Amino acid sequence: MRFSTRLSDAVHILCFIYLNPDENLSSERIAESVRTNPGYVRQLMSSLRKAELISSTKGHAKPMLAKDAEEITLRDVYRAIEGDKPLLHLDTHTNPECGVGVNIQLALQEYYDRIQIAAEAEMERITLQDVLDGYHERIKKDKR
Amino acid sequence: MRFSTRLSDAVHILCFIYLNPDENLSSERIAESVRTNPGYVRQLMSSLRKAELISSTKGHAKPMLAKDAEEITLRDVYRAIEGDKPLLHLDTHTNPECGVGVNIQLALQEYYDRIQIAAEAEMERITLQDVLDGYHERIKKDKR
DNA sequence: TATGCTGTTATTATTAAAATTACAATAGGA
DNA sequence: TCCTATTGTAATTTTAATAATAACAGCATA
Repeated sequence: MRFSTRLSDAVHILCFIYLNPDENLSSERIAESVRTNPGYVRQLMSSLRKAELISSTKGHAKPMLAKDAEEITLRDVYRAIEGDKPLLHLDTHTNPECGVGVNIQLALQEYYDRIQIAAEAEMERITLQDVLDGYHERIKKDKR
Repeated sequence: MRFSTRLSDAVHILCFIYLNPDENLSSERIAESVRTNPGYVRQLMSSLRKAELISSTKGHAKPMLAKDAEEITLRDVYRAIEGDKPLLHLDTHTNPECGVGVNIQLALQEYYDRIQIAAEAEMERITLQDVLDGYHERIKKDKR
């Protein structure tokens, strides 16, 4: 596979919705900004809707954030998009005849969980508003 | 792609070397435990050697840890294997005509860096010895 | 010297991600 | 009501990173 940019694309979509509250926001229009196709955008939006981060209705090109930007954390988005998929993956395909391999992987799980928790804790400290603030700072700098 | 299990396999190799200090440890033998092929094992070992986590010599099937197990952290292994590859990836392929996309991704970078630092900080707290301890605990439990 | 192994590179296969396609169903306007 | 634009969803295809495989020069040891 190629490495996933789904979280990045989902954040992009959320920001784009926030930044364009009035305009006609079709998946086609969003897809142009992300430079992808409308189907992919709708798939991500479907996940975001199920996680109640946005609301949208069939046939109506007016998606909206379902919460304030301060209330949406990167962890919310990560979970919405990736579900339980972790950042690091065990090799669960080691030789079962060799107890060493299996037990090392099982031992590793415990530590991977810690790393996941640390990463998600940091994600939880970052809100969509933070990303938007960073975005606005950049826009300002660009103009100078 | 499939998702990477390289870090897990590298830890497996390190533990396997630690646990079998006397035996003839060919890449073939290690590969059997990981249930993979010797070439892949040698590639990972090549990265570990370059990072000075193990020592090994051409033609001689006696790889050794180059440091104490307490001195090798998960972060060391991660860096040895993955280099600068981060856990989360920006979408660097957004529409350049749309400043929104580009700037959102650039803003995200700053926050992804934070998450990476948090994850690596936790990795740094975990040593090969910790994993080995977890492994030994499991072995004990299995026997009961 | 002969054998077995390493270190390295090149090539192929596998598979998750992303792209693409298709279509029933809904919203809103003419 | 009919028409157009769009959504929501699923199915299929393409792309590309990972892992598997193959090949071989060069070193270690018997």
